[in-house]
Amino acid sequence: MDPASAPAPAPGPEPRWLDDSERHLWLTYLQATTLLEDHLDRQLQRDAGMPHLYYAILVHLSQAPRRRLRMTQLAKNLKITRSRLSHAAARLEQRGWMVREDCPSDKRGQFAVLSEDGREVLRRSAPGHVGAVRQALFDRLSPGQQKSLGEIMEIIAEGLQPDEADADLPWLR
Amino acid sequence: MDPASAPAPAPGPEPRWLDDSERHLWLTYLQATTLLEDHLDRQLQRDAGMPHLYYAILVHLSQAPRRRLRMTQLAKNLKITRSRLSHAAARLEQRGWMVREDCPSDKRGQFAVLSEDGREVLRRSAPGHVGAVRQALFDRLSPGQQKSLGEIMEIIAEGLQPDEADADLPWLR
DNA sequence: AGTCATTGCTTGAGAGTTAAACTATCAAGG
DNA sequence: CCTTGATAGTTTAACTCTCAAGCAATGACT
Repeated sequence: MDPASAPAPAPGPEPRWLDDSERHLWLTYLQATTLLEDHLDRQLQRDAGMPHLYYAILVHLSQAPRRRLRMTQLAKNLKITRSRLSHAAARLEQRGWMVREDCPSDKRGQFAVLSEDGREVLRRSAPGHVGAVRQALFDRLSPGQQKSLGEIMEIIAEGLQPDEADADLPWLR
Repeated sequence: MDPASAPAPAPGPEPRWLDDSERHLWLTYLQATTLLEDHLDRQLQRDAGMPHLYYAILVHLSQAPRRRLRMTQLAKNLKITRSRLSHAAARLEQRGWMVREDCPSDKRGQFAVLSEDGREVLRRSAPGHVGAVRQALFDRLSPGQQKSLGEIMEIIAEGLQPDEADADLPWLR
């Protein structure tokens, strides 16, 4: 079956355009997400001396079992590329906030491990950051809106995951 | 209901921590927005040879009265810094997709003007991009969810506008 | 005319990101 | 053993973004 049963010669040359309300929603989405990301980036840079991503990395490590995660797993959790994580890890290691340890069972593997200094910097900066998130987001949305936002973001994320079902079993046809 | 289970004395040093559902919403928000932004960035880089921001710049210009906007106004529309726009404009000008023209009434001013090549590259890449946005966002959300998302994003953006919200200056006066 | 703060925009350097290439290891078969 | 192909992670170079500093024109005030 064709994905689109259009009588066009080329693969669907004219997609449905965005109508006014869709265009407005999309514009607002872009503005809000840029504003929020920039706001938090600045807040963290100012108060903790690191960009948002680095903070997120430390948080994820701090919540992991022995405060350690394999690089690839960490990248997956954060939805970033391994390359990006690799660079960030180098920086974080330079600052003494994490270390990389060899994985005994797989010599290719590396564990990213939150250091004591890393825990400390998190302890110091977490309250301010949580405050910023709360002030920018949670304090402004009703419980119902929070629920909606959660469902919506879940749907968006779901649609963009490198499909695990296929990715896990590419050799099955 | 007990939003804050800790007997926090005041909104001073210890901010209300995020509870489980808030933490989950925040995590999902971050993942969804990164996934979507990365997805569109890649889509545009692949199909149009430019990052999402550059595309957004061209779109805004194409919708402006004589396909031109003052730099500062354009930066405000896009919620980015003038510096960032300046660098991007240099790139776009290099590629021949826009030009800068002096403002006759204010010799400091510059107009960013969409060039004919710029219109052309937009014409070519817009359908694919709109398709990507539709597929990732609009096709997955019910009308009600779209309405909710619009309201929510409006609220978030409103709270972060640097302009009118100078309400937070308790240290002054 | 002369100062002086402000506005509009650009620049340079350093930090961060990206895609693609690269090293090393693993695992399955021959 | 020795291939072959996948996986784990890093690295390179090109690009983009940020921040702070800079310059020139403007406007207000003298």
